[in-house]
Amino acid sequence: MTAQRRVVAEVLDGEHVHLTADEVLARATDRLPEISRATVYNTLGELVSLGEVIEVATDGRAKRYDPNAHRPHQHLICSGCGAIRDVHPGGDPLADLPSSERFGFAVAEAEVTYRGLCPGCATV
Amino acid sequence: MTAQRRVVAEVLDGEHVHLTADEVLARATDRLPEISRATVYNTLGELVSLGEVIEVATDGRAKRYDPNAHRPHQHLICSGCGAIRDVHPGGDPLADLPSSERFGFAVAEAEVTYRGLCPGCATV
DNA sequence: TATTGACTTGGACTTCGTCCATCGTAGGAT
DNA sequence: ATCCTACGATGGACGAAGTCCAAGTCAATA
Repeated sequence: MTAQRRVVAEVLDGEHVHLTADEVLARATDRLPEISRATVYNTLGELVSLGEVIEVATDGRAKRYDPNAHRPHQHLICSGCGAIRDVHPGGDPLADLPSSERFGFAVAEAEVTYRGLCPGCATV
Repeated sequence: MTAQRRVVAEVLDGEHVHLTADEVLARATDRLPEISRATVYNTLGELVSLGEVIEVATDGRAKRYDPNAHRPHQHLICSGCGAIRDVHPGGDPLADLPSSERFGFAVAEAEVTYRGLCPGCATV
């Protein structure tokens, strides 16, 4: 556990945190100016491998990193401003996929992305 | 409707077709050697705007283009080889999100990605 | 002290996509 | 038939996001 890794882990802390790698780098640089981009990517990759952080690919642009890995949840994204909230739907999305639609796959998880306008964007 | 656009539209035809822009370019080049990358991107963008094709961002790498836009469906992706199948779950995923979890958003759609191992990858 | 190994660094490189100035061409106007 | 015009196509430059690699740093161990 080096100073660099600690800073990356600290930056990724809290609820509804969904930072891009560049944002993580920017905030880490505030605390530890000499940290490098490669180290941020390395550390994020390790955190993802360890299951401490979830990678969220919402739009084909930069991936986002979500530290809320221990409580299963899905994401609600504003189509206007891109804001992301963690949400907890009722029911198991996996149960909705009948075996006739599984094509022999061993289906392990279901990832749901809800999209819509947030209160701020809806009124504009 | 130019020859270039027709070729792009023809390449994107069929069930379970999920090509990247580069793959579309490669197949279009087979039929019309002088077609350019920019034209492929322009045409794909128009098809998406028209609602004829759906953009699928599965992994933060290249986007894929799915011509099966008129029948609502979700995607099942093999964690091993990346193969993609269109699937039709029962039930409406939107219904699983209680209003207490909507945070005032006007939720418009739910996109579900199932992940698991396909029969080929499971046996290896 | 010298060695070792793990971690970090910066920069080059790749991939994916967008932008822009220029060119070609089809259809209408003369 | 010829010229004009406007839209679409072209290709190359550019930019964002991410990966890779050789070299440097540092701490623990022998």
